[in-house]
Amino acid sequence: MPSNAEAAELFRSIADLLDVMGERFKPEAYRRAARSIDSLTEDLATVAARGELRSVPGVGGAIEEKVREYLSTGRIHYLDRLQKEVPPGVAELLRIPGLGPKTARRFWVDLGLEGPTEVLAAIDAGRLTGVKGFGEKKIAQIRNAVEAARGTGAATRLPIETAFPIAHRIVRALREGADADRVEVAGSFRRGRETVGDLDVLVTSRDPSRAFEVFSALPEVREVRLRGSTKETVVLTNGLQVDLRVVEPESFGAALQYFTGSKDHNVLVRTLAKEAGLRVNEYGVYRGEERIAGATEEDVYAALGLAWIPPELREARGEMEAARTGPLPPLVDEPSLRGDLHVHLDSGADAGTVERLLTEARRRRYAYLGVVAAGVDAGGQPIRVAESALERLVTVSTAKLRVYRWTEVDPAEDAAALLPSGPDGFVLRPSARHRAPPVEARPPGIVILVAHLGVSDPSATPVAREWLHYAARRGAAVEVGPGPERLDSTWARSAREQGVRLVLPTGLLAIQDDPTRPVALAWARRAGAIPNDVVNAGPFRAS
DNA sequence: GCCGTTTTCGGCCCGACTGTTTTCAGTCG
Repeated sequence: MPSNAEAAELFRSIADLLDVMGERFKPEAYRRAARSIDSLTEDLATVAARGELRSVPGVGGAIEEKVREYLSTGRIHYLDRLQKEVPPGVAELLRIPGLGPKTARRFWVDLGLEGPTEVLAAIDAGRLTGVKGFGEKKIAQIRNAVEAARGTGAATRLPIETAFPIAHRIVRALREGADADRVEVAGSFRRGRETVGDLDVLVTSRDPSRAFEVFSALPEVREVRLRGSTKETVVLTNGLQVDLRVVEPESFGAALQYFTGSKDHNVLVRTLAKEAGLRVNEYGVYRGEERIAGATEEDVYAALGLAWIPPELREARGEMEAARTGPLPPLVDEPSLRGDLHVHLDSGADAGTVERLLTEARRRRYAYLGVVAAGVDAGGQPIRVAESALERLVTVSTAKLRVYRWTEVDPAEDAAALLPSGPDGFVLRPSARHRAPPVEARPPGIVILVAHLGVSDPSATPVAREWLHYAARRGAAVEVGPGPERLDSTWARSAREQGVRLVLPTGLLAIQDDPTRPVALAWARRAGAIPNDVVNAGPFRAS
């Protein structure tokens, strides 16, 4: 069965092969189309059926045709042809860090080396020694890279929730130890993408060498890969690459804008600047030699006639056009969260747990809590609830902090449980077993959240789509956030497009550096959600 | 191969770092 992910992968393969063939601009065109296809919220087949493939950014006539061919036959002839011309090992060379298309092509065309194994053999045989462009260091570097790539395979991206505590430890260390005034993690981390390939850390510091020292000395650092006067690259023990850049305060906004990306967004920014006779780089916005902006991101965007664009929206999906006409609608943010509607008090919860929960809820000025007080878990077993903790929580329910009781149900197993019997609402826990939601089971006037909707397994996708439709018809909300059982930003965007409201977990009982709340917020923001789109970002009343 | 509120043709972001170079090419982000 065709999938968007597979189509994108095929176009990336085409791009790699064209790279090796020495094409200049086509590879980037295919990659851009692949990125667009990856971020679609609909199936390509659906878009194709409406005849709207050309409206996907980066898809023109030639790629549209290839998409149609893929959808009807599962293959792309053009790719088959390229694969016959380029040996598979040559494309493999491209994926080795430090080896690019030029080197891969030289190995293949000039030296007849058709893959990593042959390259290693050639190095061992001394065949590269004395070849123009290959000095001693370069050869050693290639050998190391090829050998390292053998063990690990393709570079993997880390889930943002895994990178989150690491990023925060780095930021703290730099703030405290390096005399750094401003410290920000830019890149896809700042855009709140689901996964990050590396971390880009920007600092301003009166003492750059001190910043590099502190950075290199972090306990997680496995090796320092390169160090210049403004930039240092290290690799952590878990394989994550982290770049630290020291920038001048008057350029901080420009650098932050530049390194936050995305690539496609920045291309649009630079193109717009060019049209206005300006130049943008990581140091600022320039008219001729004169810097007219750079200290803050707001200045940079303003100099181009744009409203500031939240990082989560910088994906070249129409945000530039929106920012031209005025300020963007304020996205949901931390202060707009007014409560948590999906709290679990597991069997270990005690009076201390309740106190921590209440203290944190009051500190954040939350107005309500929805606590799961009964129900069944994914295995159909009754959920174990700490009764005394629950009682304690319900008794402190006041007008200022209202506590609601929820029943969590697996709707297929227990449709009868959906009849009203005291609780204030239901948390649905759809299991992968049902092909369709229980359309008629929802009693009127009862609040429903669709949570625990696992979509990490691609085979669950059709089920999840049905649940979104269900939510759209029934006015239910869906839970967005990190973890295998919540929806990511692409799903959140899909939900919004169908008029489905979101509910965000807030990590009330979380420990330091917990990613739950910030990541859930980032994903809702990537979906363009304003407070009105989020159930727990406003007043709430169970009916 | 894509794209257009200066373009349907002629562009396509731009600077740091590294290594191998007598002034630059390749890679990366």
